[in-house]
Amino acid sequence: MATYEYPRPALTVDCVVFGLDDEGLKVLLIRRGLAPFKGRWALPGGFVRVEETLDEAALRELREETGLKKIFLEQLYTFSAVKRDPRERVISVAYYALIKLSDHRVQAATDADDAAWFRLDAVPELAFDHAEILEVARDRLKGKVRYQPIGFELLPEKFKLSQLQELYEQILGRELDKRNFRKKFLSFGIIQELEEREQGLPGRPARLHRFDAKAYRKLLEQGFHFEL
Amino acid sequence: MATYEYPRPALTVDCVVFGLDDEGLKVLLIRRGLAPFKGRWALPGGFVRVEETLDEAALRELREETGLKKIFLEQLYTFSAVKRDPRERVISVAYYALIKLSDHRVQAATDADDAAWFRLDAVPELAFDHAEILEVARDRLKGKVRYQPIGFELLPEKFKLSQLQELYEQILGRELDKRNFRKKFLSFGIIQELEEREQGLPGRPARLHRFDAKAYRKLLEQGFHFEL
DNA sequence: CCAAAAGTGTTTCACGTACACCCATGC
DNA sequence: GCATGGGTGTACGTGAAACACTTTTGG
Repeated sequence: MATYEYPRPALTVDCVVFGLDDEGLKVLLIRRGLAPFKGRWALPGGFVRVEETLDEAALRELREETGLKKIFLEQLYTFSAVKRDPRERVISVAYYALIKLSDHRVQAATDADDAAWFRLDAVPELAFDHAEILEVARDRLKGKVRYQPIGFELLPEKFKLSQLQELYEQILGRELDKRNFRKKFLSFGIIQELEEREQGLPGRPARLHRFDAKAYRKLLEQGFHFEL
Repeated sequence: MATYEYPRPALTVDCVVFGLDDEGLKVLLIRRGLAPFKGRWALPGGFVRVEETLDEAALRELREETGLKKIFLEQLYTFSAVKRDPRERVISVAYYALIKLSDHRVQAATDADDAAWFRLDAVPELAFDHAEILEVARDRLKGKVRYQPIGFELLPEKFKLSQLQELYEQILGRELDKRNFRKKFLSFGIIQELEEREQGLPGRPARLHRFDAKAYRKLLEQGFHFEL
């Protein structure tokens, strides 16, 4: 392993950002302002700088291209097909992120013409191999949500149990039984019931809840295992 | 995203290779022949070439450094701490691999002085951040073995159920009940009972079994979900 | 009083878990 | 015949899944 004089692949990060609103689960895309794939929708991302970690690069790109910050972000997979970028050899480390759409206003920026949210069942054709990356991210989210309570990253701080259930149904792609869902989730003791109720909507007002991160951490230390 | 003229991080792959013999679960290490960390044990790995995928790079390095080929190999995680290599900025994509120690004879080669297997509870101090990588690999293996039948990658083609059970005990780090283990595993219908028995050992001769990959694939298509 | 969503218990069944003895072989 | 590992069945309890009606509010 002598000094490295071979040509080096370039290295990028790409981010699959999931958000939730009343229309369902969505993914954030930007419209490319430059070739290749100019005008095509793509995942936000860009080149990794030599003095930053991959996590830092992913956060920086997200900030630059969409204005987002302080979000749940996790490494997904590294994609390395030789022809995935038509210009030159580019290897990309993909991240996926979950954000509270309620807290964030997304703006287009820098080298993106535009940024927008797309329902997962209405994603346009994407640049590069981004369709594949998105697919892997969906699978990962689906797998992860079953054994880690990450759904809260997508919901507002205070939420109705029916919102939480709908979120799980969206991610898992199937319906869940209301009574069993409530019973099970409440039994974990990681969400607080608030006195507050949601007003102004049709139907009986719902009690609001809040994720109790402190209780969750405490349970984890005791070897608690979240599942479904 | 204009042309990329910034300095590029270098890119390597590192492989955590697990093997099993009668002493237990082991990991393959090489002794470094060059600085930095000359003489220290490390994971096999090396720089990625511009015309190969990461998977190809990992397989190539393994072949070059240890003579191994045709093994189960899967991407683990990409490590990117800025100072993880003292020479310059190096980002490393880690892979983990499972091999049938019974089928393979490992030889040292090229820029490795030496290659050797170490029990997981007797791993020496490692170069770079390889201790961390190994730790992540162990966790991944532990998680994966519970919902995918990958243990067969470590066993000889024909094996005794007691061998399979010992393997699971090693990976999971706890004892399992013999009757429950056999009952459960056999109920999946993914291992064939052979007529053949193992001779020449003390005790009653054990019936040999073989993993039935065909049956497993068929079950998968029907939505079968392996667990524990 | 009607529409809309929230909230609430019980029964059933499958599966995980705990547990102890006999069997076949080599020496 | 004894030491060694192989092989087998049952009982119990927990937890998942199925299932329907009452309650509270706004219009």
